[in-house]
Amino acid sequence: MSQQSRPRVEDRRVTPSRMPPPRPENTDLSHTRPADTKEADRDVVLEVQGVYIISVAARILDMHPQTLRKYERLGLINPGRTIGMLRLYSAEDIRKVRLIRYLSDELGLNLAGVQFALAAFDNMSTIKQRINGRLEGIPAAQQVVQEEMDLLFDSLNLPVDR
Amino acid sequence: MSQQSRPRVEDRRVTPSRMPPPRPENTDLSHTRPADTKEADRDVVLEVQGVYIISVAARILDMHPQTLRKYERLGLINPGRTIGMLRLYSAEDIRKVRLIRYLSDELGLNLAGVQFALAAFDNMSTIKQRINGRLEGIPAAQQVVQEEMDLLFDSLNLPVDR
DNA sequence: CATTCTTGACACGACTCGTATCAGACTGTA
DNA sequence: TACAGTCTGATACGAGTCGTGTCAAGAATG
Repeated sequence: MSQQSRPRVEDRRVTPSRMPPPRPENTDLSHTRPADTKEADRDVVLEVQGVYIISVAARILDMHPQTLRKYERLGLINPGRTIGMLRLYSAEDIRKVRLIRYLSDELGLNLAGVQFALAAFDNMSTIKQRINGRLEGIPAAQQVVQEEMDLLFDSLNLPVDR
Repeated sequence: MSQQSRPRVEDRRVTPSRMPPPRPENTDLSHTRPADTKEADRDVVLEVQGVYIISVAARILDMHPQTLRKYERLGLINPGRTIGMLRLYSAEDIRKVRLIRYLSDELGLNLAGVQFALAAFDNMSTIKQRINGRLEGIPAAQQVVQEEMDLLFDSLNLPVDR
């Protein structure tokens, strides 16, 4: 029989730089504010705690700079930039790269899978917060949701970090 | 590592007993293959809706039987078995394979990513039900969770099916 | 000014994935 | 009982993916 040549994916070359699959991405529940920036004090924009250019970030992570650039090209991370366009990796960015590396190295996901997983995490976090907000007046219910959603996160076997 | 001397077994005609395939009886089936043959004769027992042997399932899905076997080996699917160890694919199995194919072909996940995604779906479904159960007495909260969890599922861009 | 960054392109080795093929075992019918 | 037909696991292979490395030419940094 042999129904060979099923149109394996590769005809979806839509973007010049070969993105994985065209991530639907219409689903962005996030305007999730990580709220990590300890605003106030500190001498301003440039010296915020831990911000590294790519060479330093690569050294910290023990990864190749090209790998970090590729991650960015694929939309997995989105480091800030100097006025002169140099990438600036925050502690949050570093953490995210570590998560990516875990998903890739330990769980064996390809980058499309990483993309999917990251989106799923974000959406889960968002939903959890939304539920919590909407259950403001029902602490008992909040408690339940809190517990169960934590369980859900645990079930994903993520490194303790993010 | 690929093209080494292939063992070219050309003359093992009469090698006797081979290890019989491992374990049976996982699934209690009192019926046999439904769609394989013309089936015009006997009014087939069982109200079991569609159960197909691998060749039929492969034809339905337009996929190679080996691909289905590989999916099973990786734990992505778990079709039932006849007493004689033949795989039996239910409608549910078929649906799951379609989901796998979507994740693979459309989203570009590799099989590790598919595994991860499937587990995540399962866990999300489970948690949703658990929450719902624990909020039995608080319909308002149930409603909230229902809505938000549906939103979460939607955000994953799955085909309408599963 | 010398460094170090930027982008883009291309190449490599190792790995993944769907599929092809094999020998042997099983099933149902003639 | 003999015989197709299809099953089984094992193995192989082409094509694709991924991280990494290197190159060039130019811009930003200090």
